[in-house]
Amino acid sequence: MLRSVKGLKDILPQHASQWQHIETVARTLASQYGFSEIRIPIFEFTELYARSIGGTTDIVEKEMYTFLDRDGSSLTLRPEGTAGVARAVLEHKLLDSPSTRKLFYLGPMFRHERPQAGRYRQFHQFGVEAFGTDDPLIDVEVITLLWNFFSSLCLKDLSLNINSIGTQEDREGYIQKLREFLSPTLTVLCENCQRRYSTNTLRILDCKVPSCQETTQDVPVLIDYLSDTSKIHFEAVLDGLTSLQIPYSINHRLVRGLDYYSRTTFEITSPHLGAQSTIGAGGRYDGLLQVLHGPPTPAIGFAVGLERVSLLLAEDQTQKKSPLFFLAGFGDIGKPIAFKLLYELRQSGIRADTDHKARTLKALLRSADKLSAEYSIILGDDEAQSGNVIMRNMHTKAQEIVALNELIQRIHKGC
RNA sequence: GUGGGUGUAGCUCAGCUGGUUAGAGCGCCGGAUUGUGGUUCCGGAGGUCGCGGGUUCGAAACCCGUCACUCACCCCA
Repeated sequence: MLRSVKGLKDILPQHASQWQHIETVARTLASQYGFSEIRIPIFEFTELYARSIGGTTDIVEKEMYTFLDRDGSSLTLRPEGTAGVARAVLEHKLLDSPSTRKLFYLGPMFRHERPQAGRYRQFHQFGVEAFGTDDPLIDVEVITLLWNFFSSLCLKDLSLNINSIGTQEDREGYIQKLREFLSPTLTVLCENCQRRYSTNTLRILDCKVPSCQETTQDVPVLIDYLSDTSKIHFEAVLDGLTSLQIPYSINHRLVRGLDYYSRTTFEITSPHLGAQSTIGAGGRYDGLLQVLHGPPTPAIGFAVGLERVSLLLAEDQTQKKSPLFFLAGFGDIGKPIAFKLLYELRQSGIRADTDHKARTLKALLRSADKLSAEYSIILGDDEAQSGNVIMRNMHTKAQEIVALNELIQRIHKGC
């Protein structure tokens, strides 16, 4: 049997309405907060991601779906949304108008990782990006939108973690201190952390190995090494969240993995997801547009993993549909007339269906039941000959003979 | 890329230390009702026991390999 590609998942009919619901909430809320939708391509020149995400990150080093175009240029399926949006913003000069500085997107991303609970090779993200200001209140706006997105979906037991990783310069000073602190304990750290010491020192902070957490317990705190501007900014963000009563906890060990992050970083986690507990995360990326040869432009955004959201959502989010009329047509004369009637019902805006596989009236009604039809329209040879149909209420079992040519009118009048 | 767990019917699973025609529940189809669903009763269809090799008189079961799924590490949403 032919199967789907490893790590890719079908969204089957029974879950489609749940996805529609998630997407509707995302669009509605983003729009309420003044964000406009942007739809960008799902692949770009590889260079875009290599430059913005950072050449030494895992995403770029080993997780990208990269392929050569026919002219030899290297293309990559988007592993995340921010880089593409930033590129589009520069390419179309969207920074000039306040109406296009706040953008949101919704769509699939691709990363070649080993699949696991809440992690797929094609996954979907909802994300927002706000360009052009480093006013701490925009940070608050973005975080609030993220928080309210989850509240609107009625997700429980979430926690918002927040930190500031400062500017590039702030960080350099801190990393030096961190290395000094850790160097005598280097041999006690786990293998991963020994490697991180030189390549990605900050990551040692959120190592899961208990012995590492113990050794790094009294490590210097990043916030103490922030410049005054960074510190004031961070405090203003926290004040803003407090004034809106958004519950947060400061997590000194929260460091984001992508190179472009600076200052404010945050993530929202759920305890019900196994190892992949982060359902939404983001931060400020004030340096990114310059890296892409744009003007110096502060910016902040977040991304939400929609598969993870979907896992947390209660089943059966089915929205109400209009009543279904089931055409039970049978017999040589009845079936073709019923088929024509089916078409006419649909033309007049009525939700109607039949089951061509069912031959007998019994089988037809059984199908009507499986489809949860409100009414069955019974049309056999007898009815065909007299120009009538039997309209059966599937809940009350009440039946009524209706003239064929009056049926649609009758339905529209209400049953 | 590394490690653990699991592969038996469409789905969820049972199958004792190897033993003869491989089972259940749900679902599906049909009958009881010559043209009336959901409940009930009766019947039926559906399986290369993931795949390949080995041990054995005999393998779904034991061994080796392989593939798939899954969880975790790494990393991330």
